[in-house]
Amino acid sequence: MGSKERIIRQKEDVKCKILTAAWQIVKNEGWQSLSMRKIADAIEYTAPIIYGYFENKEALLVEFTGKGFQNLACHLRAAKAKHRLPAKQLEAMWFAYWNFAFEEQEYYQLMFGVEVNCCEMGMNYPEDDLPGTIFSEVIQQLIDSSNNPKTDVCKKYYTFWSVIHGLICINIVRKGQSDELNQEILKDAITGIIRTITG
Amino acid sequence: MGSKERIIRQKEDVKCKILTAAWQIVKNEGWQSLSMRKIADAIEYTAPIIYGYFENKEALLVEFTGKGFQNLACHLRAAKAKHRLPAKQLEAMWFAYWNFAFEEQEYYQLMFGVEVNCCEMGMNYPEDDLPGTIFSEVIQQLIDSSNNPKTDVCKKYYTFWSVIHGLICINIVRKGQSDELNQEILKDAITGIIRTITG
DNA sequence: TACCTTTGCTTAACGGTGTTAAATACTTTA
DNA sequence: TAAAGTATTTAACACCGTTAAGCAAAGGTA
Repeated sequence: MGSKERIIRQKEDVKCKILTAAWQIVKNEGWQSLSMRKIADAIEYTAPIIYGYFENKEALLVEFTGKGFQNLACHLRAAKAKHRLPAKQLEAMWFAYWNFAFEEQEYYQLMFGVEVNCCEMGMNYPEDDLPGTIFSEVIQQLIDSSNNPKTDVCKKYYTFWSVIHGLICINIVRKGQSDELNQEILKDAITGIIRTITG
Repeated sequence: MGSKERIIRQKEDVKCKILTAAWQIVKNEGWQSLSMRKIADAIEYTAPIIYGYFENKEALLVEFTGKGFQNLACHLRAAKAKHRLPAKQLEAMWFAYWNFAFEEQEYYQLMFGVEVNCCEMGMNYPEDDLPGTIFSEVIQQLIDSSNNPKTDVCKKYYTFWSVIHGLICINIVRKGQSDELNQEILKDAITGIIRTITG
C-alpha cells in the first residue's frame, strides 16, 4: 500500500509548512510576536494540530536554533574553503560570522539570546549612555598622555566594550564557563587594548 | 492643609512599593515571570492601580533600566576613584563593569537585552557548538605553525568570539552604529588577535 | 453492507498575560 | 446632609500556550 508513504509525506509536508509559516511571521514581525495561533492561521489549521508535530513552542524554537547553527556552520565552511592559509581562513571565517549575524539576524538572535524588544533599547534617555561618557573621559586622558594623540576615543571605547560585553553575554547565556579562563581573557584584552593606546 | 503632603507622600510610597515588589519578583523568578498581577498581589492591591503610577509595563521596565545605568555609573566612578593613573583607572573600571554584570545580573540583562530564557541555551544539542569546533580547528593549525605552539586554543577562540559577538550584540540592540567604525574595529580585532597567535 | 476502530481535526476550556472601562466604595467639600 | 471627587475593585477584551473532549471522515473487519 503506497498510501502509507503518501500519508507520511503529507505529514512531513505539514511540518514543513508549519516551519515556513513560522519563519515568515518571524521575518515580518519578530520572534516576540510569533504565536501558535498565528502559525495555525497561516497554514489554515487550528492551533492544536501543531502539537502533533512539535511538543510545544519551545521545541519549535529549538528546531530553528538547530537550523541556525547548521546554517552558520555552512557559511563558516564556505568562507574557509576560499583560502588556504590558516590566518586568511580565520579572518574570512570571522567576517562570515559577522555577516551571518546581520543577514540572518533572526537566527542569530534566537541562537545567542539577543533580545531586541526588551525596552526599545536605542537609548531611551541620555543617562543610558553614561558608561560611554565616563569611560571615554578616561580613555581620552590616556590618549592625551600617549605617543599617538590622534587616536579615536570612540573606536577604543567600542573595542573595550565589545570584548567585555561579549564575554559577559557568553557567560550569562551559556553559563558554566571556566572562571580562570574568563579572568585571563578579560585581563589580556584590557591590558592589550590599553597597550594599543599608550603605544 | 498638610494632608495634601501626606497624600502625595503616600502616593510616592506606593510607587516605591511597586518597584521593590517588582524587583523582588525579578530577583526570585527572573524578568520573564514578572507580571502586573503578581506585583499587585505582592503589594496587596489589584493590577489596575499600577497604571496610576506607570503608564504600562514597559514604563516600569524603563524605570529599572534607568536605575541600572545609574547603579553602573556609580560602580564605575567608585572604581575610578581608587586610582590615579588613567591606565589603572581604566583597568579598574572595566573590572567593575564586569563585576556589575554578574552581581547585578538582572539589571545587566534588562539594560543590554541579554535574554537568558530563549531556549535554555546551555547547549541543547552537540551541533550547537559547531562554530566552536570549526574555528578551533583552524586556530589550532595557526598555533601549530607559529612560534608559541603551546598557546591555548580555547582562550584564543573565546577572545575572538567575545569581541565579535559583543560588537554584534551592541549593533543589534543599539542599532545605528557607524558601519565604517564597525568594520575598523572588526578588522583591527581580528588581525590583532591573529598576531598574538602567530607571534 | 453494517459495524467498529482509528485517525485528523476542531471546538471548548483552563489558566495565564497586558490593558481598559465601568462600577463601587470611600473621602472630601459645599 | 448632599454633592463632588477620588481611590480601588470588578469585569471585560483580546491575546497567549496548552490540554481534553467531541466530531466527522476513513479504514479495516465480519
